[in-house]
Amino acid sequence: MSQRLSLYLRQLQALRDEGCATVSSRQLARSLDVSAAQVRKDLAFFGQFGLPGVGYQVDPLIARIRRILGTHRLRRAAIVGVGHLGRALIGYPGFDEQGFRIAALFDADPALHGRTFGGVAVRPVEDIEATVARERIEIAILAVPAEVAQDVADRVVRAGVGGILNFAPTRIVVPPTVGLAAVDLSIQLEQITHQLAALEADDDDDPGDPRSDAAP
Amino acid sequence: MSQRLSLYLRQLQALRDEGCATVSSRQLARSLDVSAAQVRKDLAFFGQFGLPGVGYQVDPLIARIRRILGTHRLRRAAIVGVGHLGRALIGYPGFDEQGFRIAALFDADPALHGRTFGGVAVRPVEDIEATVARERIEIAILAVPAEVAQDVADRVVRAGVGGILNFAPTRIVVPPTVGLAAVDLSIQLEQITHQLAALEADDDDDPGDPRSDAAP
DNA sequence: ATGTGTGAAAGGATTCACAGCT
DNA sequence: AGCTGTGAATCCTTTCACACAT
Repeated sequence: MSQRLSLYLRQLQALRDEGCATVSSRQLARSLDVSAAQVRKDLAFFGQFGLPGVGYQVDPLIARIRRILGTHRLRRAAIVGVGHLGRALIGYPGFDEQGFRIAALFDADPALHGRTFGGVAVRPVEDIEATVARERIEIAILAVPAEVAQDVADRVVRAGVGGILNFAPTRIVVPPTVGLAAVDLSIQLEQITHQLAALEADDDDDPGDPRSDAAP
Repeated sequence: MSQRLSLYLRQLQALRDEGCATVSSRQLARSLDVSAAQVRKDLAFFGQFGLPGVGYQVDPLIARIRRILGTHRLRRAAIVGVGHLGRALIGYPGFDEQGFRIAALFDADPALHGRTFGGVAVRPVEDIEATVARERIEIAILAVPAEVAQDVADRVVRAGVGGILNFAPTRIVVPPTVGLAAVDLSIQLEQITHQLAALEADDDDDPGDPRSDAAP
């Protein structure tokens, strides 16, 4: 459900930039694909916020959601792995906008040590413990090969980060006190081919098959 | 739910590589964080597959899931946008393994036209229609700036792709017949800070707050 | 009039528990 | 004995509908 909070936040920020001061649950629901009732239930869960007959005040609601999502203050993150993916993440515009600051970069390749990207110098992975403490890093973003992902995860956890965003195509395990999110590209692509396959099953009708996925 | 099918598939492939010929729902559930009953329900939905007293045969089950997910045959994909993110995706090892082939690259920057990455030449975006048809591209992966994402999406849809994987940090809309999946990095990061914020609320106990998220 | 907040109803998903097969 | 397939029960999420506030 907190995913929907992020969506609301984006929409509210867009509305604010257009100069809207208030918004109704119906407006907010339109264009996001959720119901107005859903919006009200979600927002009401954190306390009263709407004005009956008027709607929600955009600015206070943005502030409230950012507080709930924990982005009301700046969050310092490190990227481990400065290959193409790491460099793509450094330049990602959404981070700054949403209150994230890339404050450290790490890579195993000595050729990269000392080079800077986006004004941040690349350090060896051996420096993770010291740098995470000194720079007050709260989040580690793993853009490393699958083979070393668990090792790196263990290391950043020891160093004291509170959360990990994992891009390596492998499951990693962390203590329950550490937040974890993962982006698995193969799963996303299979989501799409799954839809393609369902359509194909409709086309070349094949009643001999035991049971079709798209049937019920 | 089809996300879980992808997870089962990964686990089954790992088991096969270890030489296992059969697997029980309990084994499969262990290490993935789902219940054994969940595994059985999911697999039974597509027909009978297990042998009571034995379990599931690994190889036939892999074949069956790949068919359901639509990766039983090779799927040809194009990447639009050959910046850092696009290049990271070209080298992503999971694509080959799971039956995807990057068969075309497009970019708006003329300086890139004709350069090859992973053996594939970069073409101008104006060539999308012709190339998608000629190369029988089924999936478009958008690694472009948010400002042009919708335009590019419209173009690849016109060109006839069946599905889109969107990395641009913006919602795009496509006809209902076109599959769509999106990777929004900010949402993933906010997922993590949300967990951080919940823990912080526990620490510095703040009973003055109307209602805490982590309370119930 | 217009729009929130919220119980009640509906709908899905997950787990339980066990009959039946090997 | 061991394990699947599946109805029943449970839990969680979403929608409905309306009293109430501005």
